[in-house]
Amino acid sequence: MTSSRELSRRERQIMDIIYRMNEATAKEVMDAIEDAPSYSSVRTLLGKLVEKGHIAHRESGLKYVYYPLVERQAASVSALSNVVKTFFSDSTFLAVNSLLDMSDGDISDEELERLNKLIQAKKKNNKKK
Amino acid sequence: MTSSRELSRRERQIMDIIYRMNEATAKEVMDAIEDAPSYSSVRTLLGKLVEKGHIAHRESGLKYVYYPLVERQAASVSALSNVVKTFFSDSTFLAVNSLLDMSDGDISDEELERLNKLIQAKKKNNKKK
DNA sequence: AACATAATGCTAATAAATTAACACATGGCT
DNA sequence: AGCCATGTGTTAATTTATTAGCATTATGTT
Repeated sequence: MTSSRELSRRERQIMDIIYRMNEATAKEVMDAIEDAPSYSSVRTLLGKLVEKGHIAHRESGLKYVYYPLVERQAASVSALSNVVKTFFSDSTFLAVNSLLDMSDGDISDEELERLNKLIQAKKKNNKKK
Repeated sequence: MTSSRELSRRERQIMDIIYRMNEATAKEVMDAIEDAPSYSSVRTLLGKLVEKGHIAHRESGLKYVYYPLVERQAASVSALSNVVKTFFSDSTFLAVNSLLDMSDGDISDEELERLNKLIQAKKKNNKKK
């Protein structure tokens, strides 16, 4: 029960908000939830998340700012892996393919260029092995 | 409350399994869960998911096979969008970048080639607009 | 026909999640 | 000084989720 990966709906909702904002106060979290419960409830949930080891808080002036203990980076890899496993038969290729399909012009030419280069690099890397 | 997007942990766990397997019987779902509850419980959960409109079942011989009502495709787009929003500031580019980074050699040369072509096509498309 | 398997419907106990109230402390601001 | 926004800690009511038992039905299989 050290830091149970099991999050309830509200807890996940709050974690997502904190990841999106990088860090947030109780108030900010509450404001970011559409059908938010009371301030008191939000604090209770934040407290549970702290207990479970998902977040911590530091003082910033008179406010408490909560931030994730699992790095954004690590959490994103985990989230992506899960989606790839669940919906793309564990194929990174299919997932990338889908993402590119979904992106309708919100990847700039420069970014596309960078992706091309990254892919070229991967090709070389494949050959090495 | 037509088909509340709100899934509990177990419900999400079961939905993921059904998406992974495309379709599954109660037995198969149970077997796919590591810390599975009783057969009876699994059926109860499947029933709830049917009620909520997430899955349906058809008869296959004497078995009932459950399948998702929201297409795998649509569900995957939704899941990817969410991850992109939560962890990549809504930037598809950053997400693709991360996926490529994560993939350590599990994208073949042929697949890389196809991605390159897709990206080239996107570039042309960008220019058109 | 008898059996095992899988499903149905109904019921219910228990656990977890969610919400929120209450009392009180503290720093900034007017 | 007094108010307001925030924070703390504690407690608790209520709703959901989770688990599972039980009686019954139907269909292949031996």
